[in-house]
Amino acid sequence: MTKNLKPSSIPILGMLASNPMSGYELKQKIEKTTGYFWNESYGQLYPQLKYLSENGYIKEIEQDNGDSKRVKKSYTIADKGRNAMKEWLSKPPKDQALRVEILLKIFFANQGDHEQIRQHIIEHKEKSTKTINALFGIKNMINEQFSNHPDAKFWLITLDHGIKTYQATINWADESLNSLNQ
Amino acid sequence: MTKNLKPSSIPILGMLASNPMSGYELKQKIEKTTGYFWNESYGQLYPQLKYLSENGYIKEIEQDNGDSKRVKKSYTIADKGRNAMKEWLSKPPKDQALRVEILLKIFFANQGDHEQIRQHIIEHKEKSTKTINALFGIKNMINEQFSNHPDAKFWLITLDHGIKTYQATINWADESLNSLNQ
DNA sequence: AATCACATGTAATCAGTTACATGATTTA
DNA sequence: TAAATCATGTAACTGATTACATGTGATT
Repeated sequence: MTKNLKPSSIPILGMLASNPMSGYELKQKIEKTTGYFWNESYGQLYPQLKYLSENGYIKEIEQDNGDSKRVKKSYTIADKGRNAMKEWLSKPPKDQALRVEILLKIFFANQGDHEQIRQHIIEHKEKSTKTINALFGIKNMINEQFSNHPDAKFWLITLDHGIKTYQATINWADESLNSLNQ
Repeated sequence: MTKNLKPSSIPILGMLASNPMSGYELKQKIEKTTGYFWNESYGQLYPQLKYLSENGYIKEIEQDNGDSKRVKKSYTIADKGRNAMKEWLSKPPKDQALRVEILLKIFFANQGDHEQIRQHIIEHKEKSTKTINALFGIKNMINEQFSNHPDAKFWLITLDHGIKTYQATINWADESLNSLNQ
């Protein structure tokens, strides 16, 4: 029985499986690849790297830092980490409870100012539009530069989830604003 | 300056504004009305009721429990609570970081068994279908029984968000499964 | 010379879930 | 009379964010 890893260790293992990296590089990588559906803070990242390393899931790479006095530790995945990752992948995702603040505001909208609620919806739509544009940007980039990458198919599927749900949100915002005008 | 309440106190204030209730009743009410986008556990509910009551946001209702030996405390909202609610409603919702486990599994799918990932998507679709059906049920119920309720319009807007995004997820699942067949 | 990006890490705090503990009342 | 539901609450644990602390190296 492998001890259950905490969620934050998954992207670490997943990323290190293809490229050895430092904590700082991991943070950046996670941000720009899974950032629209999963992020990590340094406060989780560094302690987790320590834990994973001490328990044999990953290992620190010996490296020649040359003349540099800057500290930089790179890690790579170990067999135990690869197996833990496989085990995690095989288990069905647990549906974590969501908490959508804007819906709570709308639900109780009658206790406040209607015009302000309209504004919240407008801003929410604007944010969604920006996000969806960013997602289209990434999608194009993958199609242009990484279409042969063995993982490209899966990246596009995750992107498509974002595109479809944000588009649904944009449509919802439009319809809601209409219905509030009546 | 009103001290910032924690998110868990919002549905309490919001619900108590229209009907005095006990903690147990609040839990049920929240579950069946906002449950598809916001929930509370007893471990938050009871301590929060205590806090809100001790700090004047809500007040306990004196009540005649008759012959009953059962403990039951009911609360109603106070002016301070109503104001805190208005203040909260006026502030733009903060976009909390989401973490969608199934997308993380898909993102790293190449490190595991493809057929298992397909299964995760199939199950995810089935869950979404069940949820969307439940949402349609609530929508019909509101239209039939509460169409004159002053809040009905807002309830329907929140429901519609769920319906649209779950439908987007179902479509996404179908397309993803197709693309994985190639 | 200042600012930005690189780089690692910890401490304080926060917000939440789950399991536990207890007992009353109703229903099958 | 057993089980389900009503009812309140706490303790232990978990997982995360934010702010802090520190320093190097590159760029403007």
